[in-house]
Amino acid sequence: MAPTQGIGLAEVARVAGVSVATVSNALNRPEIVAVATRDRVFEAIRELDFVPNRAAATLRRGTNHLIALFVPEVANAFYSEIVSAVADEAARHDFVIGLCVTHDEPEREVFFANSLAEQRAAAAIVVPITADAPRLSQLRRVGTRLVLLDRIAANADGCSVGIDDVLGGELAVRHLLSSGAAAVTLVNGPHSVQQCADRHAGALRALAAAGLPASALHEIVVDAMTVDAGRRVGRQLAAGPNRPAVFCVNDQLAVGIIGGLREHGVDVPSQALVVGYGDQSLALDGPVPLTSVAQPTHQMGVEAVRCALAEVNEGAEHVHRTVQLRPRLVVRGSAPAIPEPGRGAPAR
Amino acid sequence: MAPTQGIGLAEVARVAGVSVATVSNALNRPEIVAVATRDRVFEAIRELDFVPNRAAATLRRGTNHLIALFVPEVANAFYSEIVSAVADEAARHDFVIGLCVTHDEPEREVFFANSLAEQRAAAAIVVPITADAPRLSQLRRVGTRLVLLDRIAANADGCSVGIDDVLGGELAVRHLLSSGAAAVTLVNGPHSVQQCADRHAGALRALAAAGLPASALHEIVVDAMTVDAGRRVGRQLAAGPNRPAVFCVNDQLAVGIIGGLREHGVDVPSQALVVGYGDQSLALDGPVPLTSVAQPTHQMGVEAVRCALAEVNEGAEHVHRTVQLRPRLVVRGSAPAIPEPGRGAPAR
DNA sequence: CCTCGTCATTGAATCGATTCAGGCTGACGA
DNA sequence: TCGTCAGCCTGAATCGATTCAATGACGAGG
Repeated sequence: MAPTQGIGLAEVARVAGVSVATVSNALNRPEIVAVATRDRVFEAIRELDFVPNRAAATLRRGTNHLIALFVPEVANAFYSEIVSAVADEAARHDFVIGLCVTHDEPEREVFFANSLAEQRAAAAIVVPITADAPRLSQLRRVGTRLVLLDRIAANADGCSVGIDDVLGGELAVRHLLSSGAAAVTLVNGPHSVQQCADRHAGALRALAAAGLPASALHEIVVDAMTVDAGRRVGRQLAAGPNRPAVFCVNDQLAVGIIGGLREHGVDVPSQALVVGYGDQSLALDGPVPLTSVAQPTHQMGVEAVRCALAEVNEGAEHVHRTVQLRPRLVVRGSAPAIPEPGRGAPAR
Repeated sequence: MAPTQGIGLAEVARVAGVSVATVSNALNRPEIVAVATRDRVFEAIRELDFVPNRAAATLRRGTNHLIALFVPEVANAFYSEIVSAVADEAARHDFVIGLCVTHDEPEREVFFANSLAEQRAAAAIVVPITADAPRLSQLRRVGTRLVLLDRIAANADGCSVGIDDVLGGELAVRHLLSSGAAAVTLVNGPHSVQQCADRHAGALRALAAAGLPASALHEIVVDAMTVDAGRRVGRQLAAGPNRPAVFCVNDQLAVGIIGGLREHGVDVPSQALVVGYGDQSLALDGPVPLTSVAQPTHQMGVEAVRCALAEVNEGAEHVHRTVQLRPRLVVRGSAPAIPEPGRGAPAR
C-alpha cells in the first residue's frame, strides 16, 4: 500500500526538478510553460504513473469535472439512447457522468440532488419529474448549472432541450391524410402526459390544415401503452369501419395493433394504415416494417451536454437557450408513401 | 454568488457553537456525540442549508463515495437492466455511480479508467473488453477495487459476477428434447464470443444427458444476431426437414425465425419449436409468445454492488468471491411445456 | 552600462472535511 | 477531599491541486 500512496504533484515536481506550481501549469495551461520544462514534467509524470487527484482540484476550484444526469428510467429505449449520447458527448469533453435513475419518484430526485451537490457537479442534465423541479434546489445552491431535458417548462434559470411533439403528431397525421385517409384514429395515452396531449394537438393541426373538422379524429385512450394493449385495440378496430388509418402514440401500440388487425384478417397496409411513434428497434421487427415518427434522441443528448458546457464555461455572460428539436417521419411498409394501388382515391 | 459561497463545517460550527471536529463527528459518528449537541448541530445544518463538500472528504480519506460502472453499451436491454439495478443498489448505499460506456473500444476503457482513477472511485464494476482487463491498471494504482461482470476470467485480484451460460444452453435444449425433438438446430453467433461458445457447450451437454450424439445438433452460425438475420434463417429452415426444434442464441433471432417460418406457412409451435435466449420484452411482442431463457440481470447488478461494497468495507481481510448466477427457462407458446397434441411421440 | 519589459518559474496561501492526541467536566468510590 | 475515569469535545495537522503576487533571467533599446 504505502509505496503507491501519495504520489502527488509534489513528487512529480521533485523528479522533474521544478516546483509544484509549474507541474500544475504544465497540466492545465501548457502554453505558459517553456517547452523543455513541459517535456521534463511529462516525462516525470509518465515515469511515476502519476494520477492527479481530482478531489483536490475540485476542493480548490469549487466545481467537479462531473455532470449529473437525471433520467426516469434506463431500461427504456428512449432514455437509454439519451443516456448513451450524453455519456459519449460528456466523455469527449473529459467529464464524468453521474447517473441518477429517479423512477419518477420525487424522493429519489431529492436524494440524488443532494448526493450530486455534495460532489459539486458542474452541471446537471435533468428529465424532471415535475416541470419546475423545485427539488433540485440543493444543486442550485452549490452552483450546479441546470439543463432541463424533454419535459420543458418555463425554465427561467437554465437551458432546456426538448422535442416538438406537436410537430411529431402533425407529421404522422399529415402522412395518413396524404395517403388518402379521410379520418384518423389516434390511439393515445392519458392527456395528463404532456407528450400524449401534444401529439393529439399535432393531429388536430394536421386535420385543420387539410380542411377537415376535428370530428375526423377518433381518439382511443388506453391505460397501458404496451404491445398487448395495442393488440386488443387492433382486434376492436378490425370489427369497426373499413380501412382505418391509425396513428399510435408509440411503437408498442402500433406493433400490437398490426398484430390484432392481422389476426382478424385485416391486412396492413392494403386494408389499414398504421403509423407509430418513436422509431424504436421493434419498428423493424414485425411482419410489416412500421412507419414511425423518429425522435432525435442522440441529438438531444449531445445538445444537452453542449448546453451544460456552455453554462459552465461562459459563466455570467451566458444566455440561456431553449432548443426545440424536430422529429422526422420514417416511412415504411405499414403506411407507405404512395397510396396503395388497391386503395380508393381520397374520400371527398 | 458570494453569499452562498463557503458555507462549510466552520460556519455550521460557529452557528451551533461547537468546533468543526464535533460537526464532523455528528455527521459521521453520531454515536460519540452527546444527543443535545448533535441536535444543535443538525439544527444549524438545516438552518444554513449546509451541503457538505465531498471533495474535501475525498481528498482527506483518499477515496470517493463513487462507484465506476463500465458497460459496453446502454441502449441494449441486457446491459441497461444491469445498469438500472446497479444504479438503484448503489443509491441505497449512498454511492454515486459514474457511468462509462466503452462501446467495446479499448481506448475508451483506458480513458475512463483514468478519469475515474482521478476521481478516486472506491470501486469499479466492469464488463471488461478482454477478460483480464489490463487497461484498468490506473484504477488499481489508486486503490479502486474491481468487480468483474459477465465476462469472467480468472480474476485473481477481485470478485466477479457472471451467469452460467452453459447451463442456459442446457436448459433450452433439454426443454426441446423433452418436448419430443430428436435433433436440435442451434442458431448461434461466432464462438469467439464466450456466451455463444458456452451456450453451444450447454446444448451438447443436454444432448449427451439425453443419450443423443453430438451430431444431433445442427449449428447455424450467423454473423448478425438480428431479427432480420433470423428471418432469413427461418425461411431457410422452412424449406428443410420437418418439425425443426430451434434454439436461438438470442431473442431477436428467435422472433425473426418464427416470422420467417410463418411466411412459408410453417406454424409455431405446431410444426416447429423455437426457444430464444434473454427473455427480452420482444419475447412477448410477436404473434407467438416466445419461450426463452431468462437471465437474472437485476440480480447481477445487485450482486455486483454487494461485492464492490464488501471489497471497500472489509479492507484487507476481504476474501474475493466468484458469484455464478443461474439462468431460468421461461416457458411460453413458441415451445410449450406439454408436447403439442398434433406432434408425434418422441422419435426413437 | 543601465533600465525596462517579457517570459518562465516559484512560494505560499487556500479550499473544507477528517482525525487523533489530548483537555475539560462531573460523577463516583475511597 | 482527592484521585480516577468515562464521556464529550477541541486544536491543529493533513490531504493535493490551484492561483497569484513576486522573483529572477535575459535581451533590446537608450
